[in-house]
Amino acid sequence: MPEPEIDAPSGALSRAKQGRERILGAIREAAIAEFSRHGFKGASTKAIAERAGLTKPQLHYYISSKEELYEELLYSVLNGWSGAFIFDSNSDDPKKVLSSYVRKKLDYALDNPGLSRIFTTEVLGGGRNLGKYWPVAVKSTQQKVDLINRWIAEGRMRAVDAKVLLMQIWGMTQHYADYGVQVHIMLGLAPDEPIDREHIVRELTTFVLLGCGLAPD
Amino acid sequence: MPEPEIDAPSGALSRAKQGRERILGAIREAAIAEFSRHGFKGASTKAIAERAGLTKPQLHYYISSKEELYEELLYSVLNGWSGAFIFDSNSDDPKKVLSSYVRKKLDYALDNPGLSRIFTTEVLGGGRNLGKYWPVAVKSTQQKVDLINRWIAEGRMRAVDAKVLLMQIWGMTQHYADYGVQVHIMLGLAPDEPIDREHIVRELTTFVLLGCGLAPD
Amino acid sequence: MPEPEIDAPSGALSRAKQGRERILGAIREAAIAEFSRHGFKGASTKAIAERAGLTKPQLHYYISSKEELYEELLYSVLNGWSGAFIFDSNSDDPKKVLSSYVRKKLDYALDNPGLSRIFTTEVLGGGRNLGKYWPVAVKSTQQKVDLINRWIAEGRMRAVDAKVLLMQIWGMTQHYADYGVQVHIMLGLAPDEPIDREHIVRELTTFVLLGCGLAPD
Amino acid sequence: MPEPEIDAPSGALSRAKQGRERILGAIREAAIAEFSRHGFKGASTKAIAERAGLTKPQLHYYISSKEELYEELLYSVLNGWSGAFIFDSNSDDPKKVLSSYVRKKLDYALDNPGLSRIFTTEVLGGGRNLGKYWPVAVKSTQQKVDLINRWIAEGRMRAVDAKVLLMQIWGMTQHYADYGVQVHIMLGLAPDEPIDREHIVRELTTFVLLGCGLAPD
DNA sequence: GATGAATGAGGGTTCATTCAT
DNA sequence: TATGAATGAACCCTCATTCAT
Repeated sequence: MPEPEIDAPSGALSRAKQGRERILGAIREAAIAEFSRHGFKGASTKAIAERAGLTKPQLHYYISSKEELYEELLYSVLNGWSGAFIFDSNSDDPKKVLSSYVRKKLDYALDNPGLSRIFTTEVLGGGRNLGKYWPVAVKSTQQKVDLINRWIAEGRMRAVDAKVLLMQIWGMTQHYADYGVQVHIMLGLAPDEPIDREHIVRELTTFVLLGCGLAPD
Repeated sequence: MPEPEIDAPSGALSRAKQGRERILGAIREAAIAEFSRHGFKGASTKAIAERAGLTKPQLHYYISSKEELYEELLYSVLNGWSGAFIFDSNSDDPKKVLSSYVRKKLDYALDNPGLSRIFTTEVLGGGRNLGKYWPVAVKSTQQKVDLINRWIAEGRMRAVDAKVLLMQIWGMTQHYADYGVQVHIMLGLAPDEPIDREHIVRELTTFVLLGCGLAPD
Repeated sequence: MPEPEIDAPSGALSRAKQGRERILGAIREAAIAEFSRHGFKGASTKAIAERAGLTKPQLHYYISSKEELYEELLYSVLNGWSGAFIFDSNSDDPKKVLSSYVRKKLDYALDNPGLSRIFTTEVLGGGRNLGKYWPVAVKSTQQKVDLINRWIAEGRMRAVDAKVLLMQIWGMTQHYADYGVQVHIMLGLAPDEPIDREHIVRELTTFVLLGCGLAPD
Repeated sequence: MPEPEIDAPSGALSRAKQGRERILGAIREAAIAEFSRHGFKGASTKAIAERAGLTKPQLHYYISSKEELYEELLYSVLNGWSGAFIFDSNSDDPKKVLSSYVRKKLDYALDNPGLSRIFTTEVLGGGRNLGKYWPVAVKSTQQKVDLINRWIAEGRMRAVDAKVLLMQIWGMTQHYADYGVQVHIMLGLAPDEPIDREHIVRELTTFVLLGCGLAPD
């Protein structure tokens, strides 16, 4: 049992609450690991419980159902994305905006591979839980499309199909989460060795900018 | 029901065999649908059987086990890929070779979205069945990398990281299989409406060639 | 397909009938092997069919049910026994009668180990199919007991408990069928190497006669 | 319900544990009953569960698999035997040693008929689980054989084939477990009426000693 | 006669969840 | 809170048998 920290900076949590938070965190991590590997149907609460160091009844003390746990994680991805994957509104420079977008999307994939993969399993499974998400995503995409189309109309970038461009960026960045195993093997890395993020970002950004007819720096 | 061919000396199947072939085909399709949606663990033989119009014991008359059925499909993807995703050896023109590669990779994803997704679920699940595949894939990739590097050394294309380039192509094309649902929604298509493949190919090829510092036609 | 023998001694069988007989023999052998190893419940018709070189539906063309096949074999043991294990009525010499009995009982076990074991599995399983057999066996035993008791009364052999004596002979001889595997290992024989029957008979007979207070030859 | 012992420092089981022990005992008994009747393949976990007063999933809460349960019981026989069936090393008197051996072997058969029968079903089935046991049994037998042969060389008993003698004792004693049903019927006993053990031991011992050329007391 | 196919029951096992304690 | 136990459904698969052909 860890010692209670005397002056917890972010508000004094009771020991019990700390324990509860820690356990909830362990459950979250375990659930991400299992759902991202096997999808909703294929994941088992037993495996989640064991990974979190709990018994199955203990797990059900903290969560109410497998489905709710899954949806919580799924919504957590969606919320993370809706916050992160917006075009930087402080700039109107295609190069800057696109570079920043690529970087943020890749960062999310590399920082949250498990959550990213859960979204992928959901889409693979038909996206039945995404009914409410699609309109949001479509709207958010449309805003980006409109901006890109304006840039194109203003002659500031090549006349690409904006939607296709966004999907290509999505595909390339998501790949580093979904296909992490393959990426590591192809790059000759050990399974837990981190990839050279800056290198990837550089390659990716240059590739995208050139693909858009923009001269990288 | 297919027309009986009058004098097909070797192709003539007895009606029984025709039935068997048809059922095996239905099982294959059903298995692809279920495995690609839910992965190996999440897919149920009951669902596969029902989708194929069979009862569960009937299914086991045609297959020997869930695992074998899955592995058969998985190996079918791997074999399909090892045949399809090679650089065209008849040409040494980067533009031609890369364009052709992109086209083939995309064609496979669009023509076999289910099989493609099965591979994705396998990778998501950790790739435990891919032990024998990785060396083949690595070797095949290395050959492509070597060729690209030669082109770069000869000043015939931009100095990209060849491995990263190949992964980006993989990510972009695989996206049309794995994220088919999202692609349709983003493009405003009905779920079973086919996408405009030629348009995608054009956009994608141009994007890739420009990204490689090559002038598209 | 074997040639039909020209002058079949026991009546000319049509080729079909010969085939039928041969198949029935194969089924019988296969059934003995499976039932003797696994008992009635544990034996599977699939294994019997395969061992006989048939498919399951083919098997059912020749037999009507697993149960009937089993009972047929079981009754075949019972009939064999009721014929074989009677005291030689041509003699009234304890030594001769007992020696002959031991020899016949052992011969049966060694010549029909499979059938012998089927009876053992039946007894182990509770003997539910032996309802009609017990009275016969009891009566047959009683006759032997009466004879032995007469011999004892006449002072021609030691005062043994005749029933126990008979059970001991049963146990010792049956052992060579039921525990065939162990017998081979203990005697250092290969699994299919025949045991030295004459040696066993000699040891066994001497042992029994001495145990009955009779001087062996 | 057993009385709670007041101060039993190490023997005090919580009520829960008592319940668990009781259930495990019931499972053991039920498994012995079913396996000894039908062998490994023929026994069903459903029957075991019902006999133990459990449902099938409940049973799996206490055991991990049918196979493991079976092997546990089988090894329990083997261990029991390796402990029990040794020649009394405190004596060098053939009569005493053999008598004691017969008695112990018979006692085990009568006290543990179910376990004894499980071994028999295993041998009947081919003894595939006994690979590790045979060497032990052979060695243990060889020690007995050596001793008997010494006795014979010293002229202290008749020149029997020691291995055959041991098999005969095995067969006669094992008979009371394997053929319990028949024994009861032959002796005119009700199915659950105990047999007169002392009588059997006396008959058996006298029989064996005389058979070995030794004068019983 | 013999084959592919079908069927309904049951095999052993694991599932997510709930209930006492 | 946390644990052992229970529950009913569902898991994958095999069973003995029957039915067309």
